[in-house]
Amino acid sequence: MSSEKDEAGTGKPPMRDALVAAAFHLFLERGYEQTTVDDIVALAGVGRRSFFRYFPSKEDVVFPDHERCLADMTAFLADGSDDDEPVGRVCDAARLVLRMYAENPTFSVQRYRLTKQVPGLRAYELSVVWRYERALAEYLRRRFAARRDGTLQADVIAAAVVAAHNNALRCWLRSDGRGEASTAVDHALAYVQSAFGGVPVPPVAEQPEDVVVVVARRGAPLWRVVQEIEATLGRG
Amino acid sequence: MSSEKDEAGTGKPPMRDALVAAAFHLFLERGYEQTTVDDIVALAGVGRRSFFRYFPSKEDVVFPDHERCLADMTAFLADGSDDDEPVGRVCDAARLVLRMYAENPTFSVQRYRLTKQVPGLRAYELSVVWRYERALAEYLRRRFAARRDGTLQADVIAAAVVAAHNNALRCWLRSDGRGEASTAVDHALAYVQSAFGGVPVPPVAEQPEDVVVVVARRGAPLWRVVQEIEATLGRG
DNA sequence: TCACTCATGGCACTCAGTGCACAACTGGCG
DNA sequence: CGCCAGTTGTGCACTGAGTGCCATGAGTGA
Repeated sequence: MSSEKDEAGTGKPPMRDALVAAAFHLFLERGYEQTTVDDIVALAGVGRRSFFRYFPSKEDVVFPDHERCLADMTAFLADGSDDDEPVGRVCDAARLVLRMYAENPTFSVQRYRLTKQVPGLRAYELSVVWRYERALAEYLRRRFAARRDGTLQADVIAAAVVAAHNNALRCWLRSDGRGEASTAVDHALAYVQSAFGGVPVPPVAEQPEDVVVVVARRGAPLWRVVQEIEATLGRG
Repeated sequence: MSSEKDEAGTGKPPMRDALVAAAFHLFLERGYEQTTVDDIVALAGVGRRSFFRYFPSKEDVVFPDHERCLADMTAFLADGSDDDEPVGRVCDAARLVLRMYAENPTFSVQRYRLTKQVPGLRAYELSVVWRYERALAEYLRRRFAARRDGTLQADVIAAAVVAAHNNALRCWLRSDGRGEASTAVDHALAYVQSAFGGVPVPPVAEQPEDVVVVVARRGAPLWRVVQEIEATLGRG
């Protein structure tokens, strides 16, 4: 409730909410593509031109709060100190997105059903998710600046975190928002942290020593182990 | 002239190529958004209606070969046997995409510059990449069906593979297609495999007997280290 | 020659999105 | 009170993507 107040210069016009409500009413009733912007503004009782004053496109009305959430995430990542563990930090950042979804379960579920069956909305959602992923990756790139392959690791870990988050989120959305979303996300993110949070190459690469330790799993293809050793030994 | 026979519904009329050529000529000359479909068909000397017969949207003309590549990838994944290692298989599948880019370096670089500065094209590219990622994830889901958290691992690994591939690909594209693209991609994919390499459950502590630890002195000859690992892994 | 198919193209239409100008309301300021 | 900004909502005309429908013309087989 109190979270819907205005902030940072963005006033809270009731018109915006009215447009979102009218849009979703029609989208759920007759489908997204069968609803024109004229239909929405007619139901909301406002002029057509006003719609595009609040939403740059018809798709934006489906994701009215992602812009704010993205700003929250970037602020959260900018606030962190250099002491906290990078992978854990981006996992916490991902939890911010989950919280936004969990704040309005019914709305989130409705939107999920909508985006699932409208290709155009799925494409739009991808661009939204991509911006989250870029925010995480940029943060990790800064933190990994000293590492060899820092940007690669940053991109991969950011993608893995987003994928894990989305996997758990969609699982929760598919269950109509029942149950606790955070536990599934915690589990998913723990998997990512177990894969990247541990001790692969970075510690060795950061402080070269006389001894190289390689941990390999039984069954892992030999050539891949060799590749890793080659990279660790400095590649020549 | 040559064997331009239709295969699986994907015909190759010269008109399609003419439209792509005309489109890119104009896109590079005056920009994507400053070029209308009418401009393209006028330059190609064909009717406007024919454009949309070959390309469902204006954006599709920028990615004329991804549909075929996606089909190749799904076929490649469907062909594999149950013996090959799943993560290695999806890495090889990703290399198919790289090969498509590397086949036409100049075209790929031009398209990269275009998509980098046109938001609409970036969004479209995301939807393309998403379909590749889904193909990989679906394959891994099948292979991981028996695992606990199989779908989670499948989604995360697919995302990591795609991110690693794209990181290396973009690095190559930024260098104007100079150098060998495959080495950068191999290196990036090796990183992903080192994090996820064929292991059922990530936590190492649960199955310590499956882990092999090798300690080597820096400067030790590589072949000697490999010999040691080979022996320890039991003829990998 | 006829019938049939198929690729092409012309035409009109819907609808998203934009630029521009105008009206209504607001809050000073003389 | 009249005058003057600034903001917000609206109406209108326009561009351009994408679609449905139908005409045309070339090729093919009988």
